[in-house]
Amino acid sequence: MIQEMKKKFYLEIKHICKQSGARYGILHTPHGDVEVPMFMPVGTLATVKTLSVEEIKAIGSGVILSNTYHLSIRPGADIVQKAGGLHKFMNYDGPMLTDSGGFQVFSLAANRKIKEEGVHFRSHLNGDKLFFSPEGAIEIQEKLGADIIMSFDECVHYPATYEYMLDSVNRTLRWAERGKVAHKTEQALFGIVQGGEFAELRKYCANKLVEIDFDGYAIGGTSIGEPKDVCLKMIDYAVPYLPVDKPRYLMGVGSIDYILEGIERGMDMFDCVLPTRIARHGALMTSKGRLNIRKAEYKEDFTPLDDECDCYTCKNYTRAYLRHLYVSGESLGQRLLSIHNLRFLIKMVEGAREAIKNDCFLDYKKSVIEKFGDAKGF
RNA sequence: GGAGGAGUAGCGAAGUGGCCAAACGCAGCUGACUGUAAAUCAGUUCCUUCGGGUUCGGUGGUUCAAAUCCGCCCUCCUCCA
Repeated sequence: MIQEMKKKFYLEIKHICKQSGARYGILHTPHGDVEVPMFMPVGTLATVKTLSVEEIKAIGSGVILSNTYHLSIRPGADIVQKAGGLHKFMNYDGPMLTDSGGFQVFSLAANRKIKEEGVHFRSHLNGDKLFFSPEGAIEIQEKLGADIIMSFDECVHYPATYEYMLDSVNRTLRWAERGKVAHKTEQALFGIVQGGEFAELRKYCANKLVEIDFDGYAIGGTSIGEPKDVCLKMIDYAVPYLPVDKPRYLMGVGSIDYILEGIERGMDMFDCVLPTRIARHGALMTSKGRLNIRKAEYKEDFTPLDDECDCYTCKNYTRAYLRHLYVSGESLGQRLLSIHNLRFLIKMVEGAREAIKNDCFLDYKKSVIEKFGDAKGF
């Protein structure tokens, strides 16, 4: 029976790129099958900021994220549950993933205390005392009802000492075990590999998580300000110990080059706020590099953002109009720019999948990066 | 023709003897943003060989010192005729 239920969620590897070793596959979920590698837009508060569900779907996204910490504070997990779960609450019928709140241990570090039993937070909204335990994070995520839920971990600040990281990894492992024991539903549960830049800790953490046995494995503690080579090492140190037949998720990675590096290293899933956040700040990813729509040079530029892009924005609007909307503070501007950046990244990953199928991923990676130029940031 | 008011950096607008190369806002420009406390944040916008040099409608004064005080001129606004 349990086998039967688990079958709703599994990864089917279809092809391994002969040139690179990158994987192409189908991730089967209760809300549909999606291809990997994939980029997953982040919708922290049960909304990918500024976008309607129709727009999210039109972009071609596979899975979208939401967040345990934030939703549990507002509107509250019970309300989402009463609504019939996240999918119904936000009217999205595609696969979803909720992060456990482990990232908030990092991003809201000023307002929290880490203990063995869990993490005590002060609400960033009103100062309320909050407590997140590994069991509690699972329980909340079960109420939210995403297809994939995450172990509660500590996303450790970079750089950290070996001693701190060792303690933290052991705690994260105990939390992973506790979360696994508490987990009651058929939602897929992923473990998160921590260990910072230390090879033996990444290996240790990965091996222990695999012993506990999860439905998928994430690499965490990445994209938090470490140099690029360190991030790549973090992946390299963990991947060899992850099972081939389970999905691998590189957390928080969303720049073009990092995604491609991750795919090359055998990662399947990526998420990041970068495309949506920078879009709201007027920065666009285009096939020719980074573009800042604020610039006066676009005032009378009646061409699309990116003439190689097939997104709704590029098909229908000009730079001059988008600049006008952005500069005027019109919300449509943020929306159209978010649509573009997400579509750009998702299309970039679509191209990666095709390249993997054709055993030429390394060529693809090289051509994308060369075309994008070495515009800083991505 | 008479009475009153106003002219400050690209624009708006503070400042009304020294701490003023001149607040602040806008506009412009440049960065940043990576499991979202983010429609946010940081820097920058007279010239410069970085020592300094030239600014506050124009001009001439007063003063150790003027965007700030005084004379004249120019321009604009309001009201009266």
